Amino acid sequence: MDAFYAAAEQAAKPSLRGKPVVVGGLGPRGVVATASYEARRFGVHSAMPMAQARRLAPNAAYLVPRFTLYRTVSDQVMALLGRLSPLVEPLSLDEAFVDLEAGGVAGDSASAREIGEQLRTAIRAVTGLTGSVGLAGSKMIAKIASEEAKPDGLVLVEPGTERELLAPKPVRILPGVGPATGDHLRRAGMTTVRDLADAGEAELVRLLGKAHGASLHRMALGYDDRPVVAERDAKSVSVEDTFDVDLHDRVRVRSEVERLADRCVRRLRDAERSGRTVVLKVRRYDFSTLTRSETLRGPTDDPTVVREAAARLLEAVDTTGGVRLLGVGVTGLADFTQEDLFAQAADARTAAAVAPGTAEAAGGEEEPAEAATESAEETPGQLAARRWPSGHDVRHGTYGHGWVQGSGVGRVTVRFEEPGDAPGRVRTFRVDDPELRPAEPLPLVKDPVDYSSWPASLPKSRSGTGSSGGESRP
DNA sequence: TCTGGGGTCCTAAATCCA
DNA sequence: TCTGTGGATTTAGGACCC
Repeated sequence: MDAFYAAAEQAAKPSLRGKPVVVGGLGPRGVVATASYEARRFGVHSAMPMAQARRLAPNAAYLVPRFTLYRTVSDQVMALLGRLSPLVEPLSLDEAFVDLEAGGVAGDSASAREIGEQLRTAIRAVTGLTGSVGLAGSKMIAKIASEEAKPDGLVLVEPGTERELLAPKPVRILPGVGPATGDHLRRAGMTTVRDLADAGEAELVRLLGKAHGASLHRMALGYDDRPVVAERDAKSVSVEDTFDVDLHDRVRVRSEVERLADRCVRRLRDAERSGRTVVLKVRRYDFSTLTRSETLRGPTDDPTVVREAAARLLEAVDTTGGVRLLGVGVTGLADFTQEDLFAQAADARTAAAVAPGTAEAAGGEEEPAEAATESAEETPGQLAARRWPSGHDVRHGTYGHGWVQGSGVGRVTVRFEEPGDAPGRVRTFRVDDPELRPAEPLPLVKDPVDYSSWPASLPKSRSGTGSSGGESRP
């Protein structure tokens, strides 16, 4: 999908169409998750600190991510992909590989291109958003093709032409080459994929190590036989919070670790898993990050056990100078939860004691982790922002459906418009206006086309073609 | 006013055990 | 009992991805 989060927000909020939109964390330490193409023209891009984005594009609309909306759209797209093949490998909410050969849906370049265009049409009809398609004989090339295709395009790479396509490109386009490896290679005088291919496997192994070097050399030659794998099981579950202001108080640090442990276990249980290794993550004031882990005798999903393990790990960490981020995770996941009667009994006791304080959990991930600050009190403005988060949907008894444009000093400003409308009007209310209620996001397309019999009759397939539609960082 | 959150995979050192 | 060797496992960190 093209600029997925931002595009979804633009579709949901007609007044933002054609305008720069930036989605990401709005706190003092937020970063950009997605910038619309209009915002990218100002130099805003993913992973950029929000403060920098605001300097570059002060007039853009800044919104927090709404994952339930994006997941709904994502499910629609994945369902369409599922009609093409049983082998669909989602990479994220907005990107997936599809093995068209396994689906028997494309036999040659012409039929692959045809099905790709049909898919793009279907995505647009069902979701109202544009997606891009890359067609090739391997995942690596399909992904590169999809990047070249966007926004709103399709690129097919004919088998046999992979090497010449790759040769002149910068090493950074290869999967697994990030900033560190890119630097490493540049210092060795290699900047293009051709340089890597020419260097030979032995040289790359010497530079980067066995696994990385060998696989990179194969990639540079255009070889990639990684299969499309559907339904990969998660291997770890973790939660983390960056604090608006560094934490200095040890007691506060301990209580935050407990909260995180509870949140982590909640996620673990929702996934019906248990885990054996508890990991504590601490990012200090100077951004230095360390992890400490402890492996238990057996897997657990007991909040008390995880909380206590995390607390023990914390004892061994020096936090003088301040803590910027805390995280708690569990790895070594097992499918079943072992029935430990003592643990269960202890859990029942603590659950009763903990429950009243955890009411906020009802908001789920839709609510951005409440921005934790050192001060316990909230200003009226912060209260308003919590009750009426910027960008969220609302319904007013008289004016209908809209979204929060801003709030503060006892007021909330709402723009009344729905997906598919022309841009709507803005009105301001008191934050306690009885006619104003939070609302669920509306579907981005009012009456979606029925794709339940798509694709129609299809040619029998012989050669395989991987496909990927998605957005990635520049 | 620098730098989120959720993951995956790889490496290397320490430790334990047969 | 002492010593050595070779694995598997644990732990910590780093790179990378979206």
